[in-house]
Amino acid sequence: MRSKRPETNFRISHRGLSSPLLRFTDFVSCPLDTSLSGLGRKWTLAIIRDIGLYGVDRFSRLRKSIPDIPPKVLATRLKQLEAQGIVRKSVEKARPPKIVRWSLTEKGLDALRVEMAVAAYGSRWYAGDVFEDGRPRSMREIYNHRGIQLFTKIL
Amino acid sequence: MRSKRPETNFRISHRGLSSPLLRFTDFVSCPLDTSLSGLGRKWTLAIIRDIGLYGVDRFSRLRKSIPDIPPKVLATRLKQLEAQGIVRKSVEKARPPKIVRWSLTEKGLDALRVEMAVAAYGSRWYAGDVFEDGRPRSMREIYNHRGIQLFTKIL
DNA sequence: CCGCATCCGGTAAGATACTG
DNA sequence: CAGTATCTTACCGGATGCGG
Repeated sequence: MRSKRPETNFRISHRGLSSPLLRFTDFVSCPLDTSLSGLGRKWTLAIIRDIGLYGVDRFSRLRKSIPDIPPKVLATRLKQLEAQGIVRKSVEKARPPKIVRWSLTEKGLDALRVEMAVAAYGSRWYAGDVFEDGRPRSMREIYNHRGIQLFTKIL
Repeated sequence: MRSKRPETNFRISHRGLSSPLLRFTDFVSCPLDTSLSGLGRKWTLAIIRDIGLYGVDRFSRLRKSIPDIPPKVLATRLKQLEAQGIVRKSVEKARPPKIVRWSLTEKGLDALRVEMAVAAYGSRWYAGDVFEDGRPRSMREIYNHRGIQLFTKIL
């Protein structure tokens, strides 16, 4: 999308903040945009979540776990994610019905950290929809120790 | 999108991991999906980034900082983000050319944390496109102390 | 000029049926 | 079971217009 920064240049200009938020200002292209080109299309994060977090590894199971996705879109996304090295498939030739299993690569597992940040945002700002009691929750309340570990490895 | 979990139920089923990643299994709806309904549309994260991180506060400046966005889409997104309480606008009536300034609300600033996770992913896996020397970088290398603080408040 | 609104063509997504 | 094929629809992208 965008490779040049605006002239205003890496500063928070409101609420009194004025120190630069980013240490490296010499991005060739924005790392947000590059990520979004791989993860930003519709249904992509839901697919990675269901494979990686819930262990849904079959095409037909994914259709059930993501009820509104059209099979064409699911097939397209899986192909794109495979090409990106985010998911990998293993085919088991059982004559008529061939069994295909999908799993996450290391890069795909890493994308789960992004998803946890997105989900944490939802738990804070859409608690009314997310939780039965409607109370916002922090990540520490949602994820157990292993989840927190996975997440903090971002740093 | 999806409000029911699949029967496989919150377990990582590959690479030997078997402990549940999520502590709360009683989501009414998935916090990832709720977040994506607000942040998932095209250009949304770029707009929030340029307002919040770069201080771009005018319609025309946003058009320059996000060169490929059509003005219609920008206007639509700003309206949607305002309705969600993520951005807010202040109109300054300077007769003929009315000046509209956009800024982030608290909810919008919180969305920057999500973006930092997305950008960190990009810095790890698309370093060849992002950095001149092509070397992947961790968040600690990209963000300064204030950025890290902002980010770790997720926990 | 600035902040949009309108129109219009293209492409991606949705619905359904079907096949190896 | 794991996807294609086909068709329709919704959204995006690009150009242009227009009132302050």
